[in-house]
Amino acid sequence: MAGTDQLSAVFSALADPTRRAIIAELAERDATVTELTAPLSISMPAVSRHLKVLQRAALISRSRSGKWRASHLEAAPLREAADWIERYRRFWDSSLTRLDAHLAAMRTAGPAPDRTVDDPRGLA
Amino acid sequence: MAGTDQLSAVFSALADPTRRAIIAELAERDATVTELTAPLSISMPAVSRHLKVLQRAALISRSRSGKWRASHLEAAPLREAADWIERYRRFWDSSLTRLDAHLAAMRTAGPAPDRTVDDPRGLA
DNA sequence: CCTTCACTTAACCTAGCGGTTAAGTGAAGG
DNA sequence: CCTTCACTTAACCGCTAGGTTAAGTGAAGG
Repeated sequence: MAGTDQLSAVFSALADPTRRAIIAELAERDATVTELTAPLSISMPAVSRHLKVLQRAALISRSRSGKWRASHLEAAPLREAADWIERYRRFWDSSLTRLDAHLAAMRTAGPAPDRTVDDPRGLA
Repeated sequence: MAGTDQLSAVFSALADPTRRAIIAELAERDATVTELTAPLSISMPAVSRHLKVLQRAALISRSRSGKWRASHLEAAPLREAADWIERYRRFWDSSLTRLDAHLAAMRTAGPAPDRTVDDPRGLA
């Protein structure tokens, strides 16, 4: 899963299209494993393990009612993921491109550091 | 990487904290492999491969200038990732919770489907 | 009860990740 | 030239992911 931190777990969970499909489904309504398996063309054990991954990332909760186990979307962790990505919005949002260019210019401004062949970016 | 689609590649790339750190660094300024390696306490080959992953996800571009290879953040793919997550904002954004509850009620409304022990969620 | 249903767990597979060290490449420079 | 610098590629490692089939679990029900 790469890191063991929350954010890594969430991004890792989202990296699988099957799990994204499960999330999309659970956004509509809670569902049992059988219901989730039906449209997925993989075995129920496979789905069961995807659910475990989503649960470890705290993206779903599960409840038992008789022989059925329903999965319920818990989207709170998505907020952290969204927040992380949002920090870079200025890099793709065209309405902020001008500002970004300005800020980049600000960063590059100042004493105009010496740039040599050995130090092409003036970091020395 | 789970899927080979663009979105999976991006989320997969973001799932590693080292790669997120690299992105954070490149958001400040373009950087060479050596510069990126310095604060990371892993070997340069390891960083080199992280960069390849980021490049496959189209999150960075690379240019050559003499013996230096600079990496440059290309955040466009982050937009897709952000857009995907945004679809679920109503599940965590409290200002939308009331609306969400309303929509859920709408979905559940109607002929009030029969619910039996065999069909606890009235899907039959 | 014994079976069926709805799962979960186990065992196994192949493929890929992330790290290492060591060897290869290609431009710069004394 | 030959070396050094800044990487990249190769070979190898242990670990995890995602799939399978088969066996286990536990509540419902004739």
